[in-house]
Amino acid sequence: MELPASLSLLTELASLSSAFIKQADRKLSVHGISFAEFMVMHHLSKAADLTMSRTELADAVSLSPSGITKKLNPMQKLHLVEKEVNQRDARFSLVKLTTTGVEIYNDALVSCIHCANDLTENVTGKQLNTLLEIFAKLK
Amino acid sequence: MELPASLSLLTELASLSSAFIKQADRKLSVHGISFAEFMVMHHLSKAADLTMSRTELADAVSLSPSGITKKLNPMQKLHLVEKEVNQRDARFSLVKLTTTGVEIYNDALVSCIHCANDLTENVTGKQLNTLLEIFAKLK
DNA sequence: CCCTAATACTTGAATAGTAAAATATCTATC
DNA sequence: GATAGATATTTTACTATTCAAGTATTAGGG
Repeated sequence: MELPASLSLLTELASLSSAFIKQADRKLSVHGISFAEFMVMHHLSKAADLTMSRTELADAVSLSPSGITKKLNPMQKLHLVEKEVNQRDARFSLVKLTTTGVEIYNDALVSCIHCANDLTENVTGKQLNTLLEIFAKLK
Repeated sequence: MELPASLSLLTELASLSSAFIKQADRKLSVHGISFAEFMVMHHLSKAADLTMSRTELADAVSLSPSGITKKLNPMQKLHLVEKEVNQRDARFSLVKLTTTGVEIYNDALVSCIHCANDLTENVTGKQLNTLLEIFAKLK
């Protein structure tokens, strides 16, 4: 019984990403953050004025509306991010990476890049770029 | 600030797989199973005599020892899988896909292949194989 | 044999996420 | 400008998962 390559892709993608995220979580634990928290800070760090709306951020990290609330609450308590209410419309709130957040992020970034390099040590730079190009079509 | 391709791979892999798994979960819900349960049955379906040890299975689906116990319990109650104790060593137990399990798996497989085809519709068969080849090096 | 240690699994407590209901705010129509 | 509906977020209840502690079984050395 020959299964299609598309199914193999789905199953391999799931198992690879699970393994990679666990590895990244271990490496990031010395900075006191999870990979999911790193991803939040990663997206904020690239945003203009280090600020994004909650819904943009939720989309970026694939979290539900309630999920982003629950993820950001402890990060606010640790002063990694801060909430700003939109003056025009008080329903919207914005999330900004704090100075502390930037510092922690930059430290964590070094670890995370190290981890990513380890995980991809068996593939060439060219293959990496090929992967990224094809990934872009899968969205 | 130029970030390395390896980091992009890690972040893209995480977000792609999250999106793909959510999509698969939606498609599989008509069969009453989650993608994680599908993966359990998928691995069992390929095993000799439809049987694997719990630890093999846990590794295959990236679950902790307690995780596999808690995932299999409800599947046993639904008679999708059954537990068999190893005669030589009562600590080990084996998990077997039941006849009912095979039926449900085969139905779910059709949906899952359909879903995988949809998700990969923008890439060619050749690109798919390239992806799988590079994935094999990432393990 | 018996006791210690190792191994496989399960249970309990805690964390992280979701969906759906509740809350708060804004928009638009009468 | 009151009010119905739309929108953004939070809370509540539930599911899924992990870690650490506990249980059961086997293996090995005295």
